Amino acid sequence: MKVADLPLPQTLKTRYAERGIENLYPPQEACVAAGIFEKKNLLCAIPTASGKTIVAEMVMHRHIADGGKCLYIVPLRALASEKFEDFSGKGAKVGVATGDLDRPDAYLGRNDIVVATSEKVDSLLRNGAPWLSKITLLVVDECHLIGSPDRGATLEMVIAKLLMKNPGMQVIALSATVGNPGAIAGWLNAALVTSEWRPVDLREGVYFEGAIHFAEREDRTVAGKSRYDDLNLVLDTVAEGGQCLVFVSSRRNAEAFAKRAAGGLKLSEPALDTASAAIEHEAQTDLGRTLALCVRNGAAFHHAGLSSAERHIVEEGFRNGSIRVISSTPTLAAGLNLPARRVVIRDYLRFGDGGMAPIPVGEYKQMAGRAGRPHLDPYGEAVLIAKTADAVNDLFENYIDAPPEEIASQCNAENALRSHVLSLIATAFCRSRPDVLAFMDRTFYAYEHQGRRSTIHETIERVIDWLCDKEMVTALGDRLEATEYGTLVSRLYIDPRSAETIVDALAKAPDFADLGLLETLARTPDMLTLYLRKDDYEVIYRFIDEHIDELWTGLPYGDDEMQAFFCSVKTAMLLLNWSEEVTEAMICERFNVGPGDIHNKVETAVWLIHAASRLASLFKRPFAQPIADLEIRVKHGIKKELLPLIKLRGIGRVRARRLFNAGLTTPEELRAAGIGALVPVLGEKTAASVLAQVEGKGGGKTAPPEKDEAPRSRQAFLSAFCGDEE
DNA sequence: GGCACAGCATTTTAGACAGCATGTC
DNA sequence: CTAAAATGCTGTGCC
Repeated sequence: MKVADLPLPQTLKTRYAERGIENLYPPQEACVAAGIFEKKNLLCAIPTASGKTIVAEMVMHRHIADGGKCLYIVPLRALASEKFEDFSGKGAKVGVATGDLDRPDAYLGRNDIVVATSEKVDSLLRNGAPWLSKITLLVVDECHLIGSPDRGATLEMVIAKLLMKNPGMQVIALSATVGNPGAIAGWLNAALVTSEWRPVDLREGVYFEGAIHFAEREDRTVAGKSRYDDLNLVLDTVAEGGQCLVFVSSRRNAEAFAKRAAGGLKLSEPALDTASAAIEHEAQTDLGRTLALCVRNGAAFHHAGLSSAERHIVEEGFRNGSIRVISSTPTLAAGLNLPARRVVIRDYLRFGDGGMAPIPVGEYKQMAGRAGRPHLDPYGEAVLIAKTADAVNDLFENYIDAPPEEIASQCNAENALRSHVLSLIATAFCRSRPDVLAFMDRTFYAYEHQGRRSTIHETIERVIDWLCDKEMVTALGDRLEATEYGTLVSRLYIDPRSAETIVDALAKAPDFADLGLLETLARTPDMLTLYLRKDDYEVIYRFIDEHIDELWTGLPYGDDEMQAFFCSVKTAMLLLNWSEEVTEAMICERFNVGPGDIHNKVETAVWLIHAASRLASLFKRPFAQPIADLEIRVKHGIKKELLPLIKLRGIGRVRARRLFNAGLTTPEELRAAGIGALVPVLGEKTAASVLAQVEGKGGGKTAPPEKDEAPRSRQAFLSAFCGDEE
């Protein structure tokens, strides 16, 4: 089937032709045959890289040509940006909406295609974005994620809400291969296309004692260049001109393997030196220095502790072929499109609740699917490593030949329902108990449990009772209505339990204290706390003792409660360090985290502090202002004294501190000092722009993020935080 | 006394969504 | 349903 014959706008056909896309892949033809251009719903469950995105894109352009509007839901922000780039420049107006990339609602609605994360869509629904009712085509990427325990319910609810809101809307769901595609297709009233077809041949095998064993072809011997099996697998592929992805179970393993690979590869190329230098330039941290060292030799590691700059350099280096191997935690498994000729799934056991557990088949398939770069590799290889002869068969049985898991709805979980039921009521999607039950009847959960006994009605009743008890919802007979509090919680998009934790703490707090609030926020279910290490206990205990007046809660009883408390205090300590201008490197060292972790914690904290300030203006007025100040401080990582300066555009953490230390502490003082005094501190260009602002009565702030090069302190390790001497 | 090393004990452990209010080149 | 690997420490044996 030829692209040229499809009912598509000429612009798109031209763009495809330029990229050499002339014929459809077989699964894509099946999608066309399933009636995607006749507004039929579709569930397309085929392997990665077999052209799902293009199927969706073609249908989107068909809709746009007919005056429609498309919403493309993705699970990750990075994916949203990637799809945004993909779809842009092909004749459609494209927009992104994620928590960090946002446009005003009305502006967003002017696009033909909006790419958004599921949570963002949910939030837009809660905040009543009017253009959502104009969506004629919904594309759900990675649709199998409705089975994910933590975020699946949101995706399912968003789909259900949109289906209810826009009855004529076409749905295209794209999914990895799953165990029960028929069930999902049935729920969506969609035609089902499944296929194992891939543009690049995928060979799945198990390595054991010097050779990769395949089911349907000869073993492949791997030269024993080193004493490490995993390294040999990498060197083998690199020698052949390919690249390698190695999936491991922990950050430490990822780093250790990258070092080993760097030693084995010992490459030396200008491109690698450039990338390494770029990382070194960024790096004030041990992690960065280690990474730079690895990259110089052609290897890298990848996990959530990397700063976004470091991640970007590693991904780009791999994409352009200079970095030969990345050892990665699951970050890369589900994220960006970063294929490699050989994928080594080295660790198929991962730590979880109650010990090491084998990763799910679906996750294996996802990682294996990364093997083989279309048009670049002659084939792709996915290799598991067996440690014993017995394991070889087990691995074939449990992964390579195993059927992927079935997807199950996560909508009967009380934790998820609390938030979603509240939003249904707050947005007047549902106005009574029967309404809520009727709505839930349209979910995948209900479809799955047709004619079977289920407990969801009881769960819903319990959740509604809880919401009433906490005064987020009022009930008058069957009629339900959200209170001002409940509406706010729904719009803030925080877990109702988090709201309760915050409101409760605010009510009990005698005086405002930064630490008190931060510890409260770290205790909410919306913030994951840091891991507690053995040596931390004593330090944290002493810290609590010294700061007991600033904490809004005393020592709890019970071991688990105590441990949770220590975790939240530790997390609050990190945030406090950050807002006291402790350097990134120092925080990394003290808390044993990476720059990426700091960023994540800070981002979550800023979101929750904002929520807290809104809740405070409802329940504890006097706290609203100090909370708003803290929000700015945590956002920029500055002490209180820099608050006046940070308001200026172009002034971030570093420059504000430099100005302050130069004796310029307010915009007024900057104006009085004049350009001559500013240039030595800020450089000519920034000085001029800042001066223009203070002379023009100061402007609003949309400052670019600043590089972190704050002054160094001499403290090291968490113990130094208390200023103690052992 | 000092060093090497076996063997036992302790420690550590993945990831990443979300607000708001503005207008835009 | 379910832990494993790396690191730290201690005691022993040997020179």
